[in-house]
Amino acid sequence: MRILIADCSVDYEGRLSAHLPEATRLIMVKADGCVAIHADGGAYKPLNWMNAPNTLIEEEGRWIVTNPKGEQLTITLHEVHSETRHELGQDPGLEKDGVEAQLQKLLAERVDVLEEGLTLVRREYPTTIGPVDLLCRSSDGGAVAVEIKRKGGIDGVEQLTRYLDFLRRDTRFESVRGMFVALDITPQARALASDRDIEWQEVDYDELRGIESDHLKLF
Amino acid sequence: MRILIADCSVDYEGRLSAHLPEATRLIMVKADGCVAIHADGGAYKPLNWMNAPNTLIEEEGRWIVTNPKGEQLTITLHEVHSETRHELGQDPGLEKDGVEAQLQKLLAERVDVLEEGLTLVRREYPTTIGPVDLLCRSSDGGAVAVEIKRKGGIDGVEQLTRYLDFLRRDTRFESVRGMFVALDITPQARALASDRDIEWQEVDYDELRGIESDHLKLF
DNA sequence: AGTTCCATGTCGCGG
DNA sequence: CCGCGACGTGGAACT
Repeated sequence: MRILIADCSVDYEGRLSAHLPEATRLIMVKADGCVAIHADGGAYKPLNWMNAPNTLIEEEGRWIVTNPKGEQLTITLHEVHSETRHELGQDPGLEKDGVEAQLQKLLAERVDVLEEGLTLVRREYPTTIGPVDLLCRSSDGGAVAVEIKRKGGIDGVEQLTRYLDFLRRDTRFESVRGMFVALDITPQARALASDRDIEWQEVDYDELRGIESDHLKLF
Repeated sequence: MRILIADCSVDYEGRLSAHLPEATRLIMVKADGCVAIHADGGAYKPLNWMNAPNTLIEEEGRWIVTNPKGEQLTITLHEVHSETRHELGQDPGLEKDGVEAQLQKLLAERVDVLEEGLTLVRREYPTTIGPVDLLCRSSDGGAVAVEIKRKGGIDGVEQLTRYLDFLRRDTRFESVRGMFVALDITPQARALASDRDIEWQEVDYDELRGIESDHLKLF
């Protein structure tokens, strides 16, 4: 990601025509090429923007952003106050609706629901390519990486496979099993998981919540 | 404006529950107090945000943003890579020409697109209950009142009907036809218009823009 | 303040 | 790729 603080004026020609007079603003260029121009207020919506995909041509004191639909954003840079670049990497993404996060939380508290004798090592165990939802230890001492999804599709199995690749290179672990857990798992995902010796398991959300509240009542 | 680049995890509790696992992200705090958390891709919309007004409490390694509606955003800062502040000042704001206004303008310049031989009398022709978008004259000399909408619904037909009532009481007009024009017209609006002998017509915005630019090229 | 409608809406899902 | 609906829609105009 690239961040500029600059005095600039902006023109947009596309679905409508718009113009921004000269002022100091923040210009954000993301890794996917999208551009956003922010003022120091007014919620999260930028004053002007161009979504990916688009091409950015940098001339002296002028940026021209064009997209395949023929929309064009022209940024005239009068003075650049600062310019920085940062490597952010891929984002694991938002867990929405609370369902996935809630599910992860519930299961983290009761991993033995998934397998007798299973204990939690860490939630969101970090790897170089992102955090594993749950890292556990089975009763025989082996590690178990658990990937949790609301809807279990092929992509989830692929994700868990990548984590397993990395975890298995870590010499601290004797062995690492993979477990794919979701409210619903598609037949394709089941087949792929089985083929890769990844266990899969469907869980019932209401039942889990019930187990949790029973658990709370007991103690 | 304050810009942080940091490894963080985020929890939002409010209109829904959402969670962001740990990753490197940009955190933007604007002068009005609104907060936005951006990944390095995915258009201009942040992963998570809190609009002004809200209060920001900074603890060690944890920010808690609360708004009067009781929504809460918790940012756990695992590692801050960079933090900068910039004075941007007040923004003069965006000058734009919106779609509906643009549509009216385009059609005003080329009313013959709607009907052969049609000529413009006036844009925003005033009546006691409000201005008619376009008042035109057809090749046979009769008046034509045009109502333009982006999305043509029943309410638009009702509006045009009221204008026609008033225009038809005006003795200066022999006769007044009504024409309802929109990018899309709902089936209900079409039926109502037809029932009241109001012509309706869907127009294509891009095509109109095309006609306009062709027109400009010719002269 | 509540309501309705527009938006360079954005975004995700299904066909 | 495209149509359709939901959105923490946001925002403005109007009642």
